[in-house]
Amino acid sequence: MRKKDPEKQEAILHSAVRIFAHQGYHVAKMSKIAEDAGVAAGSLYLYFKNKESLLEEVIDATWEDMRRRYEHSIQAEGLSPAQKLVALIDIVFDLFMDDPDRAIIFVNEQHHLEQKGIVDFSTKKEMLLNLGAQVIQEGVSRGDFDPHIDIMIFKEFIFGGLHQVLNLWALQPEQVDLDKIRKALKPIILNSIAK
Amino acid sequence: MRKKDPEKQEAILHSAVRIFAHQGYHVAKMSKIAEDAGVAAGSLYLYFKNKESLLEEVIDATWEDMRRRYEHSIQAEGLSPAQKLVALIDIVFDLFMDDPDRAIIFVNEQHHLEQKGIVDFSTKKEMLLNLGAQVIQEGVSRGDFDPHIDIMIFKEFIFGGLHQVLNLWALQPEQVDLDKIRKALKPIILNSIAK
DNA sequence: CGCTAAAATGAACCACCATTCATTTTTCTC
DNA sequence: GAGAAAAATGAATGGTGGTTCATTTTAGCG
Repeated sequence: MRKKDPEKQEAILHSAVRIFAHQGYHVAKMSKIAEDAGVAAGSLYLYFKNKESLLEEVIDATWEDMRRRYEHSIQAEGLSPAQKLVALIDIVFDLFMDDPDRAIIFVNEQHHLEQKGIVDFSTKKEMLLNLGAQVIQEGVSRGDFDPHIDIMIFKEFIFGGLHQVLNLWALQPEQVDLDKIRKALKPIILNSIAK
Repeated sequence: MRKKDPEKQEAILHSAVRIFAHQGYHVAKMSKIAEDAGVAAGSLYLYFKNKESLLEEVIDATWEDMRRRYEHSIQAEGLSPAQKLVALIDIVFDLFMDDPDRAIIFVNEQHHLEQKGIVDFSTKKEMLLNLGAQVIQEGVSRGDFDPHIDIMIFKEFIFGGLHQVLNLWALQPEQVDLDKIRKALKPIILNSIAK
């Protein structure tokens, strides 16, 4: 009577993360993931239902990670809206810093699951974006931020900008120090919303 | 002795644009493109070498369009750096306004060709981004823009932000007026770089 | 009007890849 | 140590979809 090997499951996930991040979901081959993990192709299906489940596992875990980071950072007392905005930015940077491959998959590949109607991340996304909206609204109320700002557009714009810059960095993380980028972007973002 | 029908070629391109934009390159099926264009699947290969050539045709045409728009707008005399920056933003907005599907393909799908080493758009991208860099450098020199700005990071950030917002708009163009978004974004961008 | 050559067709072909499964190996329990 | 059951294997299977091609149709030319 054998038991599944947790280390083997981790190896498969680790290989999947690397290959999904570098090649994209569609181009990534199950046979390559198996090879990279050092298991037979058939073994993948002992630990994961199918290719999509593999991707879902990675993304769900990152949503959970994201949620925990938010809880720890934004709830801190005594922060001004600008400091909260900076804290939100730091969450995204830290996500990329800690695991660039997972972060890349998180921002680039989850639409594959959504497109097939397998999962619906909109609730999670809404919650996350609402948090950002609250911060901006608070800043506007206190007179720290420009009251004419369109919060919806601003959120998407900042998200897209961070996405683009961090994506480029993740492709060649050794080229530019992430903290340098972080320092360069914070004033740009704070300026853009300043009153 | 028959001749190829230019209208048929346009129909195929038109269908390809719509389907590539809405489903993405990988998920898009040649059989669906043929069906949508009202031709047999085999006919596609009379007008285009293969699936990749179809995509390349769309993107090349959009690069050409982009180049022409740049020539017409940025070369205008008497513009301040801020006005030039605004003109660059307008080019991107106009591209999406005029043909959302083509614009979406242009920003989302060209990495498929690059990934396979079929084409190299880096020269074109460099030229485009250098133009933006020149505008920012001019603004810094004149004291209009923040001298501490990291031009490279700023460019990517703005591109990514515009990309994200315009992508969302293109998915549901009837939901929000594009000019409203344009008006909302311009001050955000100009503020972000202001001295 | 006849002939030629190219367009057009759409099923067949072929390659690819996710997933399955018959068989072997291994581990856990008694 | 034997037996049972699950892991593990990796080639086979089946499905998908890009591309080809044998045949038919059509249009352009003389």
